[in-house]
Amino acid sequence: MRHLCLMLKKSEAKIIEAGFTVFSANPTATLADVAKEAGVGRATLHRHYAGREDLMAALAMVAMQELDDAIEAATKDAPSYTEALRLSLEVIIPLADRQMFLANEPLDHVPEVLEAYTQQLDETAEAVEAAKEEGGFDAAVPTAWIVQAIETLTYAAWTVVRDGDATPEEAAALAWRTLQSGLTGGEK
Amino acid sequence: MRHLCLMLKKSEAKIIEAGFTVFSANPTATLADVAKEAGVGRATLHRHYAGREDLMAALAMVAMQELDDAIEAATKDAPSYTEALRLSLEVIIPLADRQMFLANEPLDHVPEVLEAYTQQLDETAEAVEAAKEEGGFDAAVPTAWIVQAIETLTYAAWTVVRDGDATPEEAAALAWRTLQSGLTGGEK
DNA sequence: AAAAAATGAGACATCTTTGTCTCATGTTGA
DNA sequence: TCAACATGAGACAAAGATGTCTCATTTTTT
Repeated sequence: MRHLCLMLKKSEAKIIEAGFTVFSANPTATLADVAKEAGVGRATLHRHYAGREDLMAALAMVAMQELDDAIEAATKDAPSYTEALRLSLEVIIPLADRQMFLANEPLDHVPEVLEAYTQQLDETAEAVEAAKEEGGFDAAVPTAWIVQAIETLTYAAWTVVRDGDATPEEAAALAWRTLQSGLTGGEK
Repeated sequence: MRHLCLMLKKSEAKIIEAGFTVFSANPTATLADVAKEAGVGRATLHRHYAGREDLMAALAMVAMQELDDAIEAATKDAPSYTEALRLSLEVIIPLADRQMFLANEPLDHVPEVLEAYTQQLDETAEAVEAAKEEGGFDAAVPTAWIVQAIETLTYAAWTVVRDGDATPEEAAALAWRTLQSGLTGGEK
């Protein structure tokens, strides 16, 4: 193996995938559980990832990369920042499975992850501010709130899909409507 | 102690309060941490709560009761269901500290807690449906989504308050506006 | 004051997870 | 084929959390 290789090795890929599967189902699962799901020995897991923290960090990096790629692809030809945000929302929901279990992990101490996460938030904030200029959002509403609302409504959408209360498309539409025009009905 | 007593004993109250404090800061804290914060011996904690699960369940019951009481008091004189939901949102945010760390606990196996939680959700759903009839929400939007949106926007509000990006009042207003009319601005 | 109950401190065994190491086996590339 | 490398299986020690128990002390009640 002398050529530059950005891909994961075969075992690493299996372990990462198993990590998503197992930790999604149970965030406190053991490394033995992950190794078993991956079909590799526990020692092999340790050879590639020094410990639980390392594995979690690797999962986080992969998940964020996937998200980045999906958003990049989906918004490539978006006619506006506002539309780009809507498209992002749509694309994120099916991928949210792979992110949600990471939310409650203490990854703050891994600089690499923290930096990538911060950058993701910054990019969202930038898109929101650009959308504000388009009239897509009220400039009087703090960007921090809009970003937070996007994040949590994405989570809400993922939840209702998971519970079988809506299809991904329906959930995305509901989340976007909530952001854009709220849930108010007509006067009675 | 022969008279009927619905209050917690002194030690129990200290332990419960310590539980909120410690687990809010670190959801994986140990029972020893809780006992220390409470200023009681670890054995005493075990005398009152058989184990971690028992303690968590007790915390959940207390938190839900607090929430119930606060909502009951706040919405007592509400002129409508819609307004009652808005007032609830306001009241919940400062209390959210005491709930959030419980969200990721596997409490599903404690029937008592599960029942109380289900009832809370049902009550919210009922209020939402009543608000729909008032025109407060669009009847075409699924109640399940509205309930989920209320929950997650409450979480969003709590988050921005925690991060110092807004006062509780501001956050509550933003969350309610998002629900009611969205975040759209005028055309440019 | 005397009895009863609750507590603190610590010892102890157990269990789980983690991380390391070794050795035999299998796989890959030259 | 041969050599380098990756793997699987298992043993092992260390660390942390939990739950139980005892005993002396304190607090409360009677």
